Amino acid sequence: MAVPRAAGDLDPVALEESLISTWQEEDTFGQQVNSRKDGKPFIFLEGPPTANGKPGIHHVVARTYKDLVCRWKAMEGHFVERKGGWDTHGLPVEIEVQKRLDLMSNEAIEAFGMAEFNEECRNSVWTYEQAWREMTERMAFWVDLDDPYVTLHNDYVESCWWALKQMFDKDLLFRGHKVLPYCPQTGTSYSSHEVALGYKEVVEPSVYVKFKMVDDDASVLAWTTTPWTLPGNVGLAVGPDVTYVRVRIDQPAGENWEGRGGANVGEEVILAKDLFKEVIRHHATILEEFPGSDLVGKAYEPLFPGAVARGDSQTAWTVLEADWVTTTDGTGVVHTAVMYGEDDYNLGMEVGLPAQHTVGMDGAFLSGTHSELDGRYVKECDDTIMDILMESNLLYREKEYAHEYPHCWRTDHPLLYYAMDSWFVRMTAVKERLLEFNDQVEWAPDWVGEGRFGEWLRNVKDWAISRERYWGTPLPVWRSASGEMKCVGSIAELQEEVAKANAAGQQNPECPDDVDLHRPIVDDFILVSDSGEVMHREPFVMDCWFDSGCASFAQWHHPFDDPEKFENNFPIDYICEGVDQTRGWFYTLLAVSTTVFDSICYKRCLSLGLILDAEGKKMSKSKGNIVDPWDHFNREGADATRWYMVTAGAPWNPLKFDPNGVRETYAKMFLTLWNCYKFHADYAALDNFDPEANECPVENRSSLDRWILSKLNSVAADYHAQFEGWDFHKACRDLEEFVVNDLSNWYVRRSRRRLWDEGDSTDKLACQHTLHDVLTMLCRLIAPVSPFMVDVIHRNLTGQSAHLADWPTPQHLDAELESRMQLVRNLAEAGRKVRVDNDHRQRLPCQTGWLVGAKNIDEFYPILAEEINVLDLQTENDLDRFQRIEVAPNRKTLGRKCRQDLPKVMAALAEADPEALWDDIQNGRCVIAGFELEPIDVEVKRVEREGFAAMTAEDSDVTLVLDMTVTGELLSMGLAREIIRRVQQKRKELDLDVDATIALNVWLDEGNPELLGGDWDHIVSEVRAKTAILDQGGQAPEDADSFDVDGIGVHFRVD
RNA sequence: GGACGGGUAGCUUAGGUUGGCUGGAGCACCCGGCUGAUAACCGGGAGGUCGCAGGUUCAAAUCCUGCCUCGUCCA
Repeated sequence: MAVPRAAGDLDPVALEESLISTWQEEDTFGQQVNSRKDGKPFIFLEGPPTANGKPGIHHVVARTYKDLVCRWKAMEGHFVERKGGWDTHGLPVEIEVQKRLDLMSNEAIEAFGMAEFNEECRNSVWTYEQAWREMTERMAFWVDLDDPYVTLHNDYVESCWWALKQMFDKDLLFRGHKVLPYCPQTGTSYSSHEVALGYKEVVEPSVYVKFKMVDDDASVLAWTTTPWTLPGNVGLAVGPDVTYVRVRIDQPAGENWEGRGGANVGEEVILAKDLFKEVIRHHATILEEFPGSDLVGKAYEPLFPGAVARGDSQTAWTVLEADWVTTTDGTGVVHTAVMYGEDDYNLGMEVGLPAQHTVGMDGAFLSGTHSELDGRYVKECDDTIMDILMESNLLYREKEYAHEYPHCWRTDHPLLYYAMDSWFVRMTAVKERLLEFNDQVEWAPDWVGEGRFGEWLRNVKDWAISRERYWGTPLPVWRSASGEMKCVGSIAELQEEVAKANAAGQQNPECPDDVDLHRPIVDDFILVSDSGEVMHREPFVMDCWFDSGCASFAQWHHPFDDPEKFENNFPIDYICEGVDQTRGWFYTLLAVSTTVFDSICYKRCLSLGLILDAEGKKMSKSKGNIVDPWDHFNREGADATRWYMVTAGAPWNPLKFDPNGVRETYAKMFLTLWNCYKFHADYAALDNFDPEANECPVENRSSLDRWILSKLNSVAADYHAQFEGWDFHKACRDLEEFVVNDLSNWYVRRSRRRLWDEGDSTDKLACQHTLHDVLTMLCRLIAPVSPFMVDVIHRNLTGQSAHLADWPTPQHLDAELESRMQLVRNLAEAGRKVRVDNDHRQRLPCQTGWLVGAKNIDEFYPILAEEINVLDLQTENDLDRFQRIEVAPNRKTLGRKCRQDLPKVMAALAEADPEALWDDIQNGRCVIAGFELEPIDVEVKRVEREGFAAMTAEDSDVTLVLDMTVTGELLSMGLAREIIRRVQQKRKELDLDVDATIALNVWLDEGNPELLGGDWDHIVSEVRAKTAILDQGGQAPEDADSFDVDGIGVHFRVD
C-alpha cells in the first residue's frame, strides 16, 4: 500500500484508454486467470460471433454480461478461462462473396472455381476482425482472442467430423428428403432468411380439380395454386372432424361462367360444407353431410396415370386424414404431392405414399409424366395442364389468385417447393433425453427454458443438417450408387480409406496430414466400399449451426488433442447469448451433446433480450437506427455504457437503448463516485495518509463511520445475493443508490469538516480509514460490471488492481445503527419541510428544536442540529405535548374478519376518537358492527399535532418541533452564513486555491440586522480573509457584488 | 395460425408469485432551498382510465376469461 496521489479532474475516455495500455503491459487479464489456477474452475463458453459483420451495440450488451459474470467468478476465486471463438462458415459468408463477385448462380460459382470461391470466403470472414478486436478491447471484454477457436480450422472441422461419425455409428444420421424453396435456374435451395428477401405479390391461376372416386360416381373437389404439382398428386387430405357435403349439380352453369372447367347436370361432388357456397358456381342440392373421417381410405383415380409409380404403397390415390386441414380457403380437401410441399411430404412419409419426383432439378417435367408435358419448364405448363384436365372433364373451375410468393433474390424467378436429398440427425429418437437434460439447466429467465425452449423440444423434429453449398464443414459421408455408405471421422481415417481405395485401383490425390478439409479438395477423394463399389462424397456441407453446436469440444480439438482438456471443461457452467439463439445455438449445443455424449452441455444459460432503439424499434441497418458503441466509448466511456446497459432493465427484457441514459449514468454514478474518491485522495495525499501506518480499529471510529461501513456491507450482501439470482440490474441499481445517496450525499457531505482539520486528529484518521475501506470495497463490487475507473481508484488506494483482488465478504454489519441513522436522515428531511412550510430560510438558525419520542439517537444530535440548523436540540419526553395518535385499520386482518361489512367498520373507525378507540381496543371492549377489534386489527401511529412548527419523520413516530422565534442574535448568525456562502461562491468563481487568502470588504444597507462581532470573526476565518473591513450602513462601490437577504441589500468585494 | 414475453406519468421504469393502507422512483418541466459539492443534492408542484372489456372479491396494477397492441421465435 502507498500514500494515494491526488485524483485530479476526470476524463473518462483518457482514463480508460490509458488503463487499457496498462492492462496490456502487465497482462492483467492473464494474471487474473492464472492467479486463480488452483481455484475450482468456472467454465465459460464463448458463443462465436461471425466476423464478417460490423460489431454493434447489441454485441456490447452480450459481451458485457459474459464479461461481468466471468470477472465476478474469477474474483470469487474460480479459475475462469475465456477462450475466444469465431464462426466462419455458412451462407451469409457465401452471399456476401457472391454479391461482391457477382456470382449469382451455382453455375457461376463453379465456373469461377469452387476452390477460388472458397478462398474468397475464407478471406472475407476476417473483414471485420480488427473492428471486433478493437471493440472487444475498448469495452474491456476479457477474452483470449490470440488463441481462439475458429470453425474453419482443420482441427475444428476434424472434431465436427468425429462428432458426425459418433452420430452415424449410433444410427442417428440418415439420408432423406427435405422440401425446400428451390430455384431451378441457380440450382440452389434457399434458407428462410434468403426466401424472406424475395417475396412478391403475384397473380396466378388456381384450379379446382375433380378427383373421380373409384367406388362411387362422385368426385372429390380439391384446390391448388400450383397446377404444376398435379401430376405428382398421390393423395387427398381431409380434416377428420371437418364436415363435408355431397352435392348434386342441378342446372347447367349460368352465362357469367368464366374460364375453363365445368360440370354436367347430375354430377356429384364432395367438398367441405363451409366452402360449398363459395366454390360451387352451379345450382346444386346437398344430398348428405358427413365428417371427413367417413371419406378416409376411399380410393380415387390418378389424374395423370403413369406419372408416378405405385410401388408397394397401399395408400396412394386414397383419401387421407390430416389434422392441419382447414376450411379457411380452397375446398377443405388438400391435394397432396409428396415431393412438393412440406406437409405433403410429412404426410406421405407417415402413411407410406410413393416418394417420386415428376419434376427434375432443372425445373422441367421428367419424361413419362405426360406426353404434352415431358421436358417442359413447369411454370409454363399451367395452361396445358388445365387443357388436359378439361379433356377428361376433371377441371371444375379456374380462378385468378393473388398472393405473396417467394422468388429467387438473385434471378427473380419463382421458387419451387421441392423435396431435396438431405441429411438429418434423428433428434426425435433422443427427445426424452433432451427434455431431461433441459430440466437440469438453470435458465435465466426460467420461462425461456420452460416455455420457448421446452416447447421447441417437445415438438422436436429431425435436424436437417446438410446444405447444398460450398463454404462449410463438408459432410464426411461417402456413398456408392447402390447406397453403401461410409462416414469418416478423422483425417487419419480418411488417409486410411484413401490408401485402401488406391490399393483397389483408384488414383486419388495426395492426402497429407494437413489436408484441407474443405471443398473441393475432399470431393476429389473417391473411396471404395467394403464390397468394392466406388463411393463419392455426398456433395453437401453442414448447417453452420452444427459447427457452433460442436464448440464445447471442437474448441479443444477433442478427442484428438489432450482429452483431459475437454473432460475438465465439460459440461459448461455458463453461456450467455441473445434470446434469438434459443432455437439456434442454445439448441444445437444441447442437440450435439445429447447425441454425441448423452449429456447436458451447459448448466446455466442467460438469455438476453433484444436491443431496440430509443423508440423501441429493432435496430437494423436498413432503418439506420444502429447505435455505434464508439459514440459512447468516446464520450462517456465504456464504464458508463456498461453500467447503463446493466441497470436499464433485466437482462432478458428488451433494452431500449437511450443514448441520453448513458450520459445520465455517467453524470450520476461515475462523476459522483469520482468526486467521492477525489475528496478522499486529495486530502490523503495532502496528509500523507498511509492506510497501513496508523491502524484505526473500526470499533474506535465514530458512529458515522461505523454506519457507512455497515451500510455498504449490507448493500454488498444484497448485491451478491442478487448476482446469484441473475438480478444484476437490481444489484447495480441499489449500489448506485448507495454511492449517490449514502456515500456522497450523506457520509462525504457530513465528513467534509472532519478532513479540513489541519491537525492530525484521531477523528480525521478514522474518516480517512473509513473512506479507504469503503472505496476499496466499492471498487471491487463494481469491478466486474464497469472495470475501468474502479481499477484506477483501487490501484491508487492499494497499489493493486481491483481485478486481482478478492470478492468482498460482508462484515461490520450493524442493522440497529443503520436504522437509527435512517431516522436521523428522515428527521433532517422533516426539518427542511418544517422550514419550507413555515417560510423560514434554511440559513437562518432556530434557537431550539425538540425531538419527541426519539430514542437512542443522542450521539447524532450534533449532526442533526447542524443539518437542520438548530442551536440547541433537546429531547422532549412528554409525547402528548406535540404528538397525538392515529388509528389506522389493518385491512388484511379486518378484511378476513369482517368480509362484506368492512366498509361499515372502516367508516366507524374513521369517525371514532383515536385515543378512546385505542383504549377500548387494548382493553378488549371495542366492538364495531358486531366485530370485536383486537390490537392486531389496527395500526397506531403517532403524528404531530396541528398548529405547531412540527413534522413527524417518515416511517417513524418521532416528531421534530422547531422554535420559530427570531432574535437579533439569530438574524446575525443567519446573515453571517449568507455572506459566507456568497463569498465562497465568489472564491470558486475566481478559481482560487482552497487555501488562498483574500481581502474582504462588506457593506450592509440600512435596515440590515446588526452583524455581531463573533459572527463577523466567523466570516473572516471561514473565507480565509487576511484583511477584512465591515461597513454597516455605508455606501458600497459600484463594482461590488450584491445580494438580498429578506429584501435588504448586502454588498461585498473579494480581492 | 401457434408458443413465449411486454403494454404502468411526455420518456425510462419499480411493484405483480404472497390482492389490502396514498401505485414508488429517475429524466424533462415549474417553484423554492442547499452547497468550497459535481453534469451533484434537498423540499414542493404539475403529470396516471396501471392497454381495453368482463369476472372473482369486502377490496384488483396484482388473480381468472376474452380482446386489442407491440416484439421475438416458429409455421
